[in-house]
Amino acid sequence: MLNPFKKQEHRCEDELKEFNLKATPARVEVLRFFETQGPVDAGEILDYLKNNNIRVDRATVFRMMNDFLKKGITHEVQVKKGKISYELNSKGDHHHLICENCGKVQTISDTVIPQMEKEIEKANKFFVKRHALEFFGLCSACKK
Amino acid sequence: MLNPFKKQEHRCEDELKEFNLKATPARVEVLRFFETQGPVDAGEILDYLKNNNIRVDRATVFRMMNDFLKKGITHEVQVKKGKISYELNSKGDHHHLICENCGKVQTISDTVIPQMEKEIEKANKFFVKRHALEFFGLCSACKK
DNA sequence: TTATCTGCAAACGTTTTGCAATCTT
DNA sequence: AAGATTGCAAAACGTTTGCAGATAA
Repeated sequence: MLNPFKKQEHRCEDELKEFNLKATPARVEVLRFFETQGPVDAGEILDYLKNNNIRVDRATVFRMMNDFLKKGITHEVQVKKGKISYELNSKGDHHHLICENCGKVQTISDTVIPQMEKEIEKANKFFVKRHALEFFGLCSACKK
Repeated sequence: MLNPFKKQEHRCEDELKEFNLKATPARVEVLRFFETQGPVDAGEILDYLKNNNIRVDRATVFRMMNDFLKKGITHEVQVKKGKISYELNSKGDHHHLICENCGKVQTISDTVIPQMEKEIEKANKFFVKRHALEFFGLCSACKK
């Protein structure tokens, strides 16, 4: 019987190869991490790798993120002041609910914005490539 | 007859006084600048002041922006990677069209998002305080 | 006059870079 | 073996801070 853990690892390795990126342990592990996470920043990636006994330098994380960005694997999100967070592209269209108190980020799906983009292209003579919609406020726990 | 230039300057000075902020030349001039601009970053504010023969330190610009933010005069926008832009609150609800080629920022008005916020508050048990919606793409000039 | 505001210089946190050593293929 | 990738240390950026002197009210 197949080990599901192994199976998933192989998927990540294959994905990297498809993008002409060598499947280093750190890259495989980070891809795995992304599958279970919303936007994460360099520090959080670093912590995750440390907890999984993969030792990498900060610079490597940033280089990895820039490579993933170039290849279209991830995109950047600004949900924290002064630092960039990263998120898988394959997660589909959604928006973020960011708690200003505890920092928690929820995601919601949406159908309104794609429609809006069409209107923008007509009315504003602007070609929309991507969008970012963030709602800042208080999550249910912090509201109390 | 009143000098319209002077008149406007007085409006800015009065606004500052209402917020318990001293009407220094730099602050008055920056408020004036904001009235004619979309989101601008610290460097652009500094350049504008220099062109108007008002000499200030970078630190002063950042302190000014933090004061304006605290007083509710301006808010922060993330339209450029890695740096904060600032914009007047009094401009009403709108979104940004950011050209990834030339950096130009247009604004568009909207009615959809406020409706969306109501739905979010119900469905997600999340209290929305503010939102940020940015569209990235190519402006009409750069599209060609 | 007094509290606010400023310049300066130093510090901070995030991100980038050059280079030599190390890995993946 | 060859080229891609990495660690390390240093630098580049944007932003913040402490303090002493300057300014608006």
